[in-house]
Amino acid sequence: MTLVTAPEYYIPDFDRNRPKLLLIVGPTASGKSELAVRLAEMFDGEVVNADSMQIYSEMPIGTAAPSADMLPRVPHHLFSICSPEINFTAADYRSRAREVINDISRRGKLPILCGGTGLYIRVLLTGIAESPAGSISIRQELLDFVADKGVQALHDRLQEVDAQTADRLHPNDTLRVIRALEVYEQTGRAFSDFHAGHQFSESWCKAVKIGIHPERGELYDRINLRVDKMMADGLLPEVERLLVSGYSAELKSMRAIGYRELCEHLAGKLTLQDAVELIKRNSRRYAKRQLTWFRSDPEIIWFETTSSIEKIAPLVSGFLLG
RNA sequence: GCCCAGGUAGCUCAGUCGGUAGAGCAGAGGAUUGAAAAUCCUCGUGUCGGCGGUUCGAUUCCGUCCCUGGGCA
Repeated sequence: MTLVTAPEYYIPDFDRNRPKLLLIVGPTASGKSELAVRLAEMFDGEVVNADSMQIYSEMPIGTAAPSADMLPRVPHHLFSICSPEINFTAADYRSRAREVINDISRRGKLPILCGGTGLYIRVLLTGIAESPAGSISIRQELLDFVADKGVQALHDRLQEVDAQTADRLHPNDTLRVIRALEVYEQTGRAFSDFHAGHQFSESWCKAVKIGIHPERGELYDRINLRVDKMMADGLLPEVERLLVSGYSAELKSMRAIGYRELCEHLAGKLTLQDAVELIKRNSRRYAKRQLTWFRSDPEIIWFETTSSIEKIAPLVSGFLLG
């Protein structure tokens, strides 16, 4: 049994058995949410969000949050828990989700983790290096530096203090270069140092991982249709309401697909029709990135569509008994 | 029916003064450790509309046919 060393992440292991959980992943619009609810009904489970944007409140349409008729069917956790102005992070998610999952387990229910944010899931299941949280002021200083001197100069700065990370990162990957530098500036230690002792090696729960993988053409049809449905359901008024409430288009939450493009439309930079086409395209690309992420996890058992619940259910039964 | 302009990658087009062609977009693959719906990297063979002719060699020049726009009747 692995002991978790970071005190703030330590969660008592009540019965000396690791909690069992069911993980459902897949690209956007693959039908994960409905599958999760059906499995929760079947196995006395509770759904836990694993999506970085469904965390936020006041954005139900564009984030494709579980619908009003799905929510009462089984308990849902970590949906709509955070104001759009908050910068919720992977580490925040990790601590919140571990609490929730432990609580569900303790009550004898099956936690069913459902979502498409690969990093959040990885960090939840296997931990995160103990590097410090981001600093807004340092980030701003580094962003100003990039605007002034360019990405290569920023990368050169990292090369001097942490060659290992610099070699790994492309100079254009500004966000990651900034992250590595902000860790160094706060601690005097290289980002790669923090990673060296970590390696995603924790294992505090026992998960069966199910992936939904529709055929590509079908997936893209589903995405395009869902974007049209979001527009019909009032995505544009939702975005307007958020802006009127004072949430800036610069916020992380507002840069999510759907919100970003409609903010540009409302700023007069895009026609509505072009904005909708962009939302579809960006969603397709996002789905492709999600598939790339999940494909690299050999533990995921893949199923073609949600109609294969007859095949998934026996797998879950076996997992719970075994 | 006549005149003009076009027909080249899934789309929009460039180009070859004759030596079988390349951009943008779309698309594909990959990375991912506190911004992750973010951010970043890599990937371009297609009867150059069809058929003939000239030529060592035609997507390029010539002829003809077909198609698409625009104009004239």
